[in-house]
Amino acid sequence: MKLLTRDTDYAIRALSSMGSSGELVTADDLVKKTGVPKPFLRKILQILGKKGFVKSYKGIGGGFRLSLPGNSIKLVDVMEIFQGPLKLNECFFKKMVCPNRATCPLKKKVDKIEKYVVSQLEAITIGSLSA
Amino acid sequence: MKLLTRDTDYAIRALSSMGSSGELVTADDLVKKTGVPKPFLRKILQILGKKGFVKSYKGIGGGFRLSLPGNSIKLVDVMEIFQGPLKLNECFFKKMVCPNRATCPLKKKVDKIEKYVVSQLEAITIGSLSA
DNA sequence: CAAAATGATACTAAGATGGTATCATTTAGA
DNA sequence: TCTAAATGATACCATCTTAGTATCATTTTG
Repeated sequence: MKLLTRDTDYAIRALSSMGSSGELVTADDLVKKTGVPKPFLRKILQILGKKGFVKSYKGIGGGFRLSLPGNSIKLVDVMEIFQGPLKLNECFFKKMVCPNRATCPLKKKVDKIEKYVVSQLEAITIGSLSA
Repeated sequence: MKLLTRDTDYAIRALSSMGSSGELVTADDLVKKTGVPKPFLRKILQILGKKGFVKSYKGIGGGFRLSLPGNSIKLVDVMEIFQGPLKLNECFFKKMVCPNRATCPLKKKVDKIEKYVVSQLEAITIGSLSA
């Protein structure tokens, strides 16, 4: 099981490669820094732009820049964009109910695990990865 | 993100539907109890048989039975059969390395999360779901 | 106006997931 | 011994997700 898809992975690489210097970085620069295939990276950058994580500038001399300080971009928010909300217990014992209970006893346990995972991921920021 | 695939889900339903009474249960019985499509359930039962979780008996009056007490069948072992080993950090920042470090700072954090998740899953047994 | 950059959007290949279908084998019992 | 009821083995298939490509439009600077 993967915690992060490749989209997310690439997005994180891109975001942390932008740094907090405030300089513009082009997609080509980011391709060199991250090793991500260009068309795919461009698509990811466009999504990050729409979601407000980066600000983009067209034309010669243009590029991308973080629109927030790296320390205020949470990993879990980036994940959510590309993977949807973290729901570990999705689909579990769906319509069926456990044989001996009205509510699934496993759900509670999985919920507890999920809460922990989310809380840990909340604490990870882009900034904390490049510091 | 799903913690468990449908295979695993169905396998757990089947195992916990067998109970610990020691009686034989046929695939047809389990279909009724679990709502899983029969051919798929049969495939899953065969895998559980090969892996030693259930013992099977052919012919009229045959069926399946847990080969271990429910309390000694761990959820994480069932997961491993159908989903492979739990590796949350698989593929993460694969060949690439984070810009400012030789080792990926995220890997450590994900490893920590993974350890917790595994430890929690280790504690969940089939028996604990139907008790 | 041209070149360099991003924006928008449609398309595609491969693998994983969630099944189905078929035939072989074993066993109990009339 | 024949038959029905059960599992064993195996091959096949449809859909969805993932990971990516391709193309053209738009904006901006010089």
